[in-house]
Amino acid sequence: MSENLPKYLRVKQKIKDAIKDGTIVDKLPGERVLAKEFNVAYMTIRKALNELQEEGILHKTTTRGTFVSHRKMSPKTTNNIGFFLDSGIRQGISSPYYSLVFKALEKTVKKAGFNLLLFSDSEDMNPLKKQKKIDGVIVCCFPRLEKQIQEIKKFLPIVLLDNIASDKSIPSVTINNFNACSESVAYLISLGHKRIGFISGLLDSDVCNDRLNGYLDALYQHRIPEDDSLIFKGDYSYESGEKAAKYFLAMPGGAPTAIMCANDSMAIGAMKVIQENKLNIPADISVVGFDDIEVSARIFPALTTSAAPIEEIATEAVNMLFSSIKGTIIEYKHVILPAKLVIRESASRVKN
Amino acid sequence: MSENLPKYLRVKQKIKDAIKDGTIVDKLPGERVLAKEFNVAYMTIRKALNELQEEGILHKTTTRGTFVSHRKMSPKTTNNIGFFLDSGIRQGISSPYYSLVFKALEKTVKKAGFNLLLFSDSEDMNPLKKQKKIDGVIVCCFPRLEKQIQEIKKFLPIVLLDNIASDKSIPSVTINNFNACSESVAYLISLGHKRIGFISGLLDSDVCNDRLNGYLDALYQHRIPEDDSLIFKGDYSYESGEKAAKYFLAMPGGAPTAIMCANDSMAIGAMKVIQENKLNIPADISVVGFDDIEVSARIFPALTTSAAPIEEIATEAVNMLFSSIKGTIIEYKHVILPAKLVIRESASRVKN
DNA sequence: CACTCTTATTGCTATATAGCAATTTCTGCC
DNA sequence: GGCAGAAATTGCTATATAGCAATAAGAGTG
Repeated sequence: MSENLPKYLRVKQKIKDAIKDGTIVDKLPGERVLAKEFNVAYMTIRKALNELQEEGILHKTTTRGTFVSHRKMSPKTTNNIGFFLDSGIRQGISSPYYSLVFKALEKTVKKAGFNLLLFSDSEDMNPLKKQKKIDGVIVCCFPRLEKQIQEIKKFLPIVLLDNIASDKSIPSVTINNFNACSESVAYLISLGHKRIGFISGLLDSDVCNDRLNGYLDALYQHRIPEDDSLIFKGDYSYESGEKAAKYFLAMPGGAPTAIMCANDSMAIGAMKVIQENKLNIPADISVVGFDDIEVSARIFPALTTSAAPIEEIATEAVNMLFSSIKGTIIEYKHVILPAKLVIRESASRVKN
Repeated sequence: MSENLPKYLRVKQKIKDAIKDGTIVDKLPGERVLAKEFNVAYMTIRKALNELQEEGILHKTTTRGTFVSHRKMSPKTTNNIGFFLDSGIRQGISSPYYSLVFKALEKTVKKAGFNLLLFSDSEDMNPLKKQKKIDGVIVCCFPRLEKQIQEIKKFLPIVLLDNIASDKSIPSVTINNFNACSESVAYLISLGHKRIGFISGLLDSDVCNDRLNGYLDALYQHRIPEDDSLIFKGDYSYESGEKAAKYFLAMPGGAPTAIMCANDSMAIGAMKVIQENKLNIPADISVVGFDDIEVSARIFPALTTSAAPIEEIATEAVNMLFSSIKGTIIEYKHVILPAKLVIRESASRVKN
């Protein structure tokens, strides 16, 4: 339980808590006394107190002591919220999915009188460090930035989107990728499909692995043997969807009768290749996507896909972030929302 | 000489000076080395360095070292730029076109050490008024907000995108919609098309009217009589593209052999309907779009469309805004960039 | 030449301690 | 009670030192 947090930060939190629950009201004991009380070195307690002073929670006067700053609204809030999007994410903020997320976040945040700031054009999270212009940040990134998240978390309220950090103390909002994918594949199976291809994303995140595992789970549930040659490793791009389709169409044993795609972009790419080969969707091959991006309903044939409840995701994430900003402890809170299968025209009963 | 200043402050000043006169350029020696050099304790030099870091003069990275932060920003700036997107614009920031613009703007702005703030979720520009959090704003809106722009302009640097205000003193960056559309239609004519339908956007902005006029101009240039029944008033949405296609396909005189669309979304909507009617694109009907949104190259068949030079637009707009922020007068400057016709698969020679 | 293992460097945390200057509090005297 | 002087308290500066985690650089190794 003794977290890996530096001591002074833990002390700092304890003092914050003590102020909140009224244990400390006005004047704090002297630094030397506090050090004894918390059983840390003098310089350690000083570091904690100094940071609290920086934050405007305490104020100190030499020879008089340290006091709680009783100001209602801390004038420190910038009323800005940051949105950090991993630069490794395809197309960045112009990605059809994340632009929807961004839009929903802005809407939610605006309701509370806040503005939304975008951080998507950097390799790391350094721009967030020492950032005095935001009160908190919603982060969408790959596990590779996890260490940086830990750091940011120390001084900036943070909520994760889509991926869950292995440090489970950071609050997060995700969708149930496993269930959604499993459901989609089960749907295909219910249409009589047995040879079902899967186009995965980059397998470097929970999101991707969950979707793959959902696919595998559905096969397992219906006693369809797993076949590695039916799994194509994509990278979420249209191109990889095209590549995957070419691969499937060229399979010696014949193409699968259905293809499950880990996102809509790859589904669209795959559909293009299938159609270019004069095959009919869904009559010859069924295609199912994931994300329900705007265009999916508009192409021919309209794509059957899983829709994430983006508005809900945004609402949850923003609420959690605001709680965190207000100081309410919401560590360890993880919201998992269900995605919903939207049945359109791109999947149908298998030809016999 | 031994001033009464604390040692760490004197050290701090010395470091500042060293940076100013070029003795220190980029990387500083390690903290332990510096301590020796200045003949103070390790913790003392650390205190000096930390304060300099707080002030944004230095930045430190564990295992890499301490570095001078090279940027000379006037301290008055917030280093934030706003992007106002008229809430009347379809899909807002998740619109495939504007999300590309936004992405390009962020990239450009980041290079200058600025952040980008989104204002898209409001009916008017009130959120911009009294806004102390941005140094300038790039605005994308319909003429209906022109009066508000005048007001904002009084206290905030502003650059218009896409639309030109009738008050020509406000700097703007646009593309040559007239030429681009004229060129596209000329291209269709060169493929032998004579009955060319046009799906317009909402005719309440210059952008739209220019595109329509470009279409008409090409017809005129090639002595093809104008036919009002071939002009369908859309609203930039997929749905209106679908409606338009249904309208064209049901025309008593037969459908046009080609359709020019004022944007890609309507083109995609139209294509869907055409394909649902078992017609072939481009063999039966050619379709040309406008914008070159991401998905246009990925659908089947890949859409022939006009691409706006989005990176250039962003660069121009941001540069102009920065000039304006710095006080350089750039009123009356209007940059008009050419769009480029991207020929793909959705248009071909007319059937005879 | 590529790869692995080791070593060195770096900033960060933490502890212990000492003296300073300013102020408050206590003490004793009248 | 009033007041001067001593003592205690307070936060601040400064030093010295030790170990940590992460990374970069170097040294071997195949």
